[in-house]
Amino acid sequence: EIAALIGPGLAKVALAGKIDGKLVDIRTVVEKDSAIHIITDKSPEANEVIRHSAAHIMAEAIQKLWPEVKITIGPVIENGFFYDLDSPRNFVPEDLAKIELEMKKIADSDQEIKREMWSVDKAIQTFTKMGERFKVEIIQDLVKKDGIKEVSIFHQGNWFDLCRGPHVPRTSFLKAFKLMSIAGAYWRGDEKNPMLQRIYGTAFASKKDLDQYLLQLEESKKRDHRKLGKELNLFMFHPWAPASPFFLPHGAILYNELLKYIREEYQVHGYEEVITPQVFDVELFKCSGHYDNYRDNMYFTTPADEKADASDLKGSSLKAMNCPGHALIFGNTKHSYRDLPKRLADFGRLHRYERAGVVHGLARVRTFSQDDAHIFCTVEQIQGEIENFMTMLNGIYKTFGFNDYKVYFSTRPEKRIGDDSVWDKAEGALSAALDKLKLPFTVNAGDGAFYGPKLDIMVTDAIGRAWQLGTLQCDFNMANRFNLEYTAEDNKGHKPVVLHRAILGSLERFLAVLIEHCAGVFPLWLSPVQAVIINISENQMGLAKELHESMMAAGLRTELDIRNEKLGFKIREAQLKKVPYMVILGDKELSSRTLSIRLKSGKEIKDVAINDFVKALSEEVKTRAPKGSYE
RNA sequence: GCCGAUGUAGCUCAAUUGGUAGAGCAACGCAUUCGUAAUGCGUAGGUUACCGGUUCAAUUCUGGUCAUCGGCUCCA
Repeated sequence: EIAALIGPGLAKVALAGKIDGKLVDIRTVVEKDSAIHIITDKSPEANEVIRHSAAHIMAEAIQKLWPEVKITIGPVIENGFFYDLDSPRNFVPEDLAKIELEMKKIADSDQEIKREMWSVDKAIQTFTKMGERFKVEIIQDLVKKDGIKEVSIFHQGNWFDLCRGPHVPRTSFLKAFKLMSIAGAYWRGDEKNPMLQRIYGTAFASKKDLDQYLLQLEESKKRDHRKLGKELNLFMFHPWAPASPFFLPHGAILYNELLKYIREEYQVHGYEEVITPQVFDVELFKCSGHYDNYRDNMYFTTPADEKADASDLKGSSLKAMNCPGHALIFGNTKHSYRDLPKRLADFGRLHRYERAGVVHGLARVRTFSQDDAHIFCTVEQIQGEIENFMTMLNGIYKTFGFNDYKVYFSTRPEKRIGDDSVWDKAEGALSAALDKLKLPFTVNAGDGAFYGPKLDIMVTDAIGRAWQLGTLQCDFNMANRFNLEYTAEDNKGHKPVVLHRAILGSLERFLAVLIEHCAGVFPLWLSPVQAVIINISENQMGLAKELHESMMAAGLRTELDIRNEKLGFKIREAQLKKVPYMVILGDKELSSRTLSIRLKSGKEIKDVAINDFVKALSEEVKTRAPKGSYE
């Protein structure tokens, strides 16, 4: 009605509304003076409403096709929606097309979507009669939790569902939707509950938006680090070491360049690198508390003459984290307050037993190393350390072209060690530091590590996806566990705070993100092959070899392609390998002793003096330039 | 771990209702010495992931194992 007052055209396209910033159904009655927005298919909020309605229409379509299917919940998610279904029959991919067709019929029938308020009793009775036991459970929980007396029910034709809304006014508002996939999901996300079948779909205000989204999915697929890793010979896997990457020569170059870079940054920011053992007596992890809290993810070895007792293992364990080892280093000597903060860095290899279903390319593996460091400091120093950390992080992310990141602050979880007073102190120090730095952040209540609150840094990649990379975790418990102390001005022993921090996170995972971020086109300093020298005929063989030698001497990773192949063929191969620079040598170059450079982009640069070229590339590598010298 | 799917040459993929596997690229050989994304011809390459079952006969049907993929749960 309000939209109609503004204009009949607006009333026609109105999908939903916003009252004082809250998304509401178009049928909501405005009860007091409020700021009203009319949501149309042009509004950014439109997709949310459309997807929610699409979920309902999908559920109706499914129940039309298979009446025995019971429905549970069907929310909107970031890029679409899903509905969780309790079905005796397993859905197969071919069903998706069938369901879509049925959905189209419902959309085309242009039914009005109506909202009704039912008493709790009526709702429970109705859904019980229908055998929709999950709906009944939801309502009963709502009553228990919020003490509600009424629930809202949305109708389209004869079909209806318990739902908070909002929804589009008519089914014909759904013009662009697609069902994406079938998956399993636990009822209420709890693995002890029965497994339901989930159908994912997406919907947009227009066909154009949907197509664009599908195109972006294709683009993500092309960038998949597992695919690129194979194509570019970066890494491989083998069934005899599941979820454990083998870095091939070119992948190892990437890995080592990352290490080199981080080591340089450590130098600048006052870190000291240490090297610690791989295998420890289980006692270490009993002492740190990991044995009690993290045992399921750890690898244990038991001496052959001892029988393993699952409840109290003896013997050794592969390290799954560096911190306990660093605690031993810190505890090995006396420390003055003047020596703090003490920053110990470690690229030690870690082994974590990840469950079979969770591993994913390089992003989630069973053996990896981190750009891990532990800072032993006083409570007063926390703030300065966070500043130091954020400065370092900002510089490093910029180098990789991650210019956009967000900070999340996670507070005490349910399962934790340490007194609440200790937690108050830790959380207070972190949020004070963030405020001082004027860093905007989001609070994730209850998401902290068991030993302390933490900051997580999420970066956005080139195609807009978010990844968690950096982390800084405050730990007031480790000093107690290992009885760590420093001597303060009062000549008494005090417990240091320990900050666990990483900027790249796991190097393996970071490589996965980086590969997808740059689609396999690395900046020169990371490129496994930085330049390839291509001769046109045997004539230029001498110059080619000479140039190759001087480039290698300048520290540039250069390949010499003097195979008896056509120029076009060699260029194509270099192009597919994403080599940044191709140096083409023909008779012209031979007589002038200059170079013809071809960039990945296809751009050709003629008459380049050899010295200038080598200098330009060396400089580009040295500065870790994100852009090429000739672009 | 749970739900579902997949596994054929180094890679990307074929193989009608069960009748013991084929192509392109890569590799190798020969010819070709070529100007900015594929020169031509030829050769070789397979216990169809692995272990069982059904059958005269299994890549195909079936049971199990392993791995991978899409999700869920988990992620110090």
